[in-house]
Amino acid sequence: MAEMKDTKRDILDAAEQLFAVKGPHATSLRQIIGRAKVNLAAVHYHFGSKDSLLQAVMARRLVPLNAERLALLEEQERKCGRRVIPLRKVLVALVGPALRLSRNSKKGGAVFMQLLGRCFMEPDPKIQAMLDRQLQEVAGRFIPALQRALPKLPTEDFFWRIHFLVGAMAHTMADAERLRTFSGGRCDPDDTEVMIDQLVNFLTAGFKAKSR
Amino acid sequence: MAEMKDTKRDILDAAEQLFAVKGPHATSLRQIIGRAKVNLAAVHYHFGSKDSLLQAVMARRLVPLNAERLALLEEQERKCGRRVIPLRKVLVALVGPALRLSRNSKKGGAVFMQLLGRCFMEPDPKIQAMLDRQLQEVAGRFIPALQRALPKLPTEDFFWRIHFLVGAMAHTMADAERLRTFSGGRCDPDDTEVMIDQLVNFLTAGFKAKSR
DNA sequence: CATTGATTCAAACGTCCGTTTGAATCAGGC
DNA sequence: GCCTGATTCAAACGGACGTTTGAATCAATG
Repeated sequence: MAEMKDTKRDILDAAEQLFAVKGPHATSLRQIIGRAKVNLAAVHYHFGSKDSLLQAVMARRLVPLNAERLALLEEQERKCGRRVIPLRKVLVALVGPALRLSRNSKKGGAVFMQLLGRCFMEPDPKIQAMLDRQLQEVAGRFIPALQRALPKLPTEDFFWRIHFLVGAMAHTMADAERLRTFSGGRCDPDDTEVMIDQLVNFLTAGFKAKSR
Repeated sequence: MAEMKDTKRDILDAAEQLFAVKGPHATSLRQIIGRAKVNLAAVHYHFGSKDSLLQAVMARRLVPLNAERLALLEEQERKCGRRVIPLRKVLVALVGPALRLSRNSKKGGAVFMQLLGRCFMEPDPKIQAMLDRQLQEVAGRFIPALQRALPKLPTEDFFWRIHFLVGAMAHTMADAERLRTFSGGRCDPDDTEVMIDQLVNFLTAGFKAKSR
């Protein structure tokens, strides 16, 4: 990574910031190159197109993030041996790394989290396809783990609750800041560990609700 | 309402449809007037600007929707007299009318629901301000009711869970269709009553989780 | 029928967009 | 010093955008 040219990284940083705050669709290449202080053509020289730039922005952080998720899940599998991984542990492995990004990255972490949340909500089929591609492996490993942790839950209920999980997580990533003002300062979205606790707590209870 | 000119209503219908499917930002006035089969200038003649058009699209359905929510809440208050309204009843009054819009409106219902979910996720401050204005009264009445239904829940936890509720609800409104393919056809987002049940069920359990 | 105000229309406005081009600049190997 | 390939640059491309304009059309009134 250290050999990445300044121009390329400057573009990624500026694009990440602006995509996250204004949304990919509402951000122009000219705004990006203005912030990155590079030439307009540099974007197409290094990335090819605006779409590919977004893809690169996402992949830069999503690849290690998903690797961390899978590693945490495998660690739990090792710990539990033949036994089933408790629901809470699976959820922590899934949402923890994403929410924690806001702290442990020097910068850009909170910003990227917001972007990831936004991409979940973007109607643009190009963006959706990109996300699906990035999340395919994670979904393929976590869904069976979740299902094993909830053996008595009917499949239909299970998928509904996955859907609600995605909504709560995406909204929390995209707009945690809104909670500060909305709660009159009583909640602090910068305290990531509290955030993870609150979300996992809420989701665990939701998943364990008896079906009707 | 019956006296609304065809042109005005045609524009609202076309705009609602396109805003919902592609997102307000990615929809151009020229696409709207193409679908509505009216002249481009008619939009500015009747609505003034693209922003005002979106506002009008939202208000047309959001005003009666919010009125229904408040009416349902007041009905519960009457029924319960001095007692506290059960959590589940409050949640049904809040999310039921929104989710049910997809059925009981001749057309445009499901479409508008999707648009409402999208607007929740839109970064554009103009759209956010518009939503806040529309939802102020509803929030002011429902939050105290929720708080009364959860007297033992610490305020901080309470606001976190409201945040999760908004995320799950918005995602369900904006992208219920995704659940069909994702669940391999096992869930049917068109069955609104099941959808309401599933969501209320999940949220009720989440809200009642003991705090840590 | 003439007049008036409301509505529709085709055409254009200026601006910003993503992308392309071709020349200028820079680096390192011969 | 010169060549070569990689990078940067200013400038322009065609197209789409939201908005404005001014004339044409329509409906109703006196």
